[in-house]
Amino acid sequence: MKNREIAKLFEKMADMLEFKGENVFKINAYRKAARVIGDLSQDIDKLNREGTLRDIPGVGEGIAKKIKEYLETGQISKYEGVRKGVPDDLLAMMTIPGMGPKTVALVHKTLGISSIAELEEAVEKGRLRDLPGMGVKKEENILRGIALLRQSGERIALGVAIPILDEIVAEFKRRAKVQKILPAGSLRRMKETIGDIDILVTGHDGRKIIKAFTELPQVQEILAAGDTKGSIIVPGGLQIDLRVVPRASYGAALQYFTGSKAHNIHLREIAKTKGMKISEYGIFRGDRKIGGRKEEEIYTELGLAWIPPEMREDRGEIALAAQGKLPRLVEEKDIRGDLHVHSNWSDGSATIEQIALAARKRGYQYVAICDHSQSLKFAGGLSERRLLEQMEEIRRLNEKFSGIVVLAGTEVDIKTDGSLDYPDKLLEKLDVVVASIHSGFKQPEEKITARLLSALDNPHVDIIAHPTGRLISSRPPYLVSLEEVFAKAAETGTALEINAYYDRLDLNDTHCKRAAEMGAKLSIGTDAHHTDQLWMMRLGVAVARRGWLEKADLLNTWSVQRFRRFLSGH
DNA sequence: GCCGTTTTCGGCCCGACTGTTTTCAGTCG
Repeated sequence: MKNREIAKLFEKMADMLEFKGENVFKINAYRKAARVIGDLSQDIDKLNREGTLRDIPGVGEGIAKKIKEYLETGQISKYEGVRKGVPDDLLAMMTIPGMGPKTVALVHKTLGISSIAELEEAVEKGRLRDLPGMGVKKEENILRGIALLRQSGERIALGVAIPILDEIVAEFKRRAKVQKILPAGSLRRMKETIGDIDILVTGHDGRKIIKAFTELPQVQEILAAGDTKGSIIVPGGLQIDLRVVPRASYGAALQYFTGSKAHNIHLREIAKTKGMKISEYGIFRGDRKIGGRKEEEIYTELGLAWIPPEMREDRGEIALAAQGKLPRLVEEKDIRGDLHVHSNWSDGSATIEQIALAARKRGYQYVAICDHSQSLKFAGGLSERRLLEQMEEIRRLNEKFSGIVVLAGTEVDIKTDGSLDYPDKLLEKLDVVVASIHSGFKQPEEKITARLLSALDNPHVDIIAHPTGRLISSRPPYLVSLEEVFAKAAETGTALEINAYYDRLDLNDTHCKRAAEMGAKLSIGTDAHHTDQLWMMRLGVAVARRGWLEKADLLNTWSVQRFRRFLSGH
C-alpha cells in the first residue's frame, strides 16, 4: 500500500507551500488530502485502477492527477519543482515551537539563516531583535523553543499512558475537591499513541484545584500554574495539562478538547451552514447560547447522534451520525474470553491455574492458553511431547474449576517457508490454533503474503495473530498485502487477531475496519505473559471501537458454546 | 486545491495568547 507514502508527500508539500507563503486554503487542501489518504483503509492503488480516486473526500481534479502521476511514474513533477526551492533544513526550522513559516521566511530572506544551528547562533548574537516584528522577547522564545524541541520526547504508547493517568487521577481525587473529572484529547479517543494528556475538571476554586494538581507526588516539573490551567511533566517526560472549566460549558469544553481537530473542524462547518457556531464555551445561534452543559447537546443541536470519542477522526462518522446509522460499537463488557495468553510453560510467568483464576475474576467464560511452538527456542517453545503434557494438565484443571473453561491452544509459528511448526495431526488435537510469524521479517512482500495465505488455508488454523508484526516503539510492519490476507480470511472463515498487547495493537484501527468490511472475522487476544497484563483487553477493545467494530464482528464476544461450535466447524 | 438544498465563483473553523503594535500578525491547539 502506497497510501502512507502519498500522504507524507502531500503533507510535506503543504509544509513547503506554507513556507513559500502560498494561499492558506490551498495548503489546507493538501493537509486534508494527506490526512484522509493516510487514514484510508483501502489501497489507493486499487482505487486508482478503479477510477474512483475522486470519491475520496478532499481529493479533487488536481490532487487526483498528482496521485495518478505518482502511482505511474514514482514521482510528482510539481512536488519535485517546489522541493528545489525549499531545503529540508528550512522545514526543520518550522518544527521549533513558536517558529512558523512567516518567521522562518523572514530570517531566511533577511539574514540568510537556513538551519536550526545557524538560527541559534544568530539569536545568541542578538541579530534577530532588530528585524521587523521581532524583539528581545521573541529571541528568548526562539531559544526556549529550540531547547523544547531537543528535549521533547516521542509520543508514547496508549498502554503506557493509561496506567500513568489512572494513578494520577486517583491521587488527585484524594487531594482536591472536584465535581467532574475526565481525560480528553487523543487519550479519550484511545489513539494508539499519545502526545500529551489533557484532563478536564469542574470545581469551585480553580486556583486551589490547580495548586493540588501541581503538588502531586508524581510531578517532576511544573510548566504552568494559573487559575484555569495547570501543566506538569511526570517521569518519562509525559506532559499533563489540567483545565478547570465552568459547569455550564463542561460539555462543550469536553467536546472541544477531545477532538480530533479534523472532526471538530467538520462539525463547525456544519454548524455554520445551519447558522450556528461552536466553541469550547458552547453552541450558539447568533449570540444566544443553545447548549454546552452536556457534550450530547453539541451533537443534538446539529441534528447528529452523539458520536463515541473513538470514532471522532473525521473518517465518515459525521455523515453516519446525521443519518442515525452509527454502528453500535463493541464494549469491554461484551468480551467473554481472552484468546491469546502465554503461561510459564513457555515464556510467560504465570501458571495456567493462576491464569484461569484471573480470567474468571475478570468475568470471562473462557481463556485460551497459547504458548509458543517448538522452533521458537528463545521463547521456550514447547516440544510436541510438552504440548501433549500441557493439554493433559489443562484437562485436569478443567475438571477442577467451575466458572471458567481453559482452552488448550498454541501460538504455532509460521516458518520462513510457510509451513507450520507442528504437524497437522497434533494441531487437530488442540481446541484453538493461533498462527503467527516470528521470523523472516525482511522477506519480500510476495513471500510473506504467501506464508500467511498458506497458514490461512490450513483447516486447523483458527486465528492469525498480530498479522503485520509491527512493534509500536521499535519495529515497522513487515511487507504484506493485507488486501489478499483479508480476502482469504473471509473466504476460509479464519479470524484475524487484534493483538491487544500495548506495544503491538496489530491489526490496528484502520486495518480491522477494512478486514471487517471485507467480511473477515476478528478476535482480540492480549498476548499477556503475566496475569497483570490481562487488563490490556481494554486496549484491544479500543482498537476495535476505533475500527467501528460491533459485537458480532468479534469471535470472543461469543458464549463458550457458540465459540466451541465455531471451532468444531472450522 | 476543494466544493456546492444559499454558490461552478467565492467562500474555506474558532478562540486565545504573545509580542509587537497603535489596530494587528503570527502561532498554537
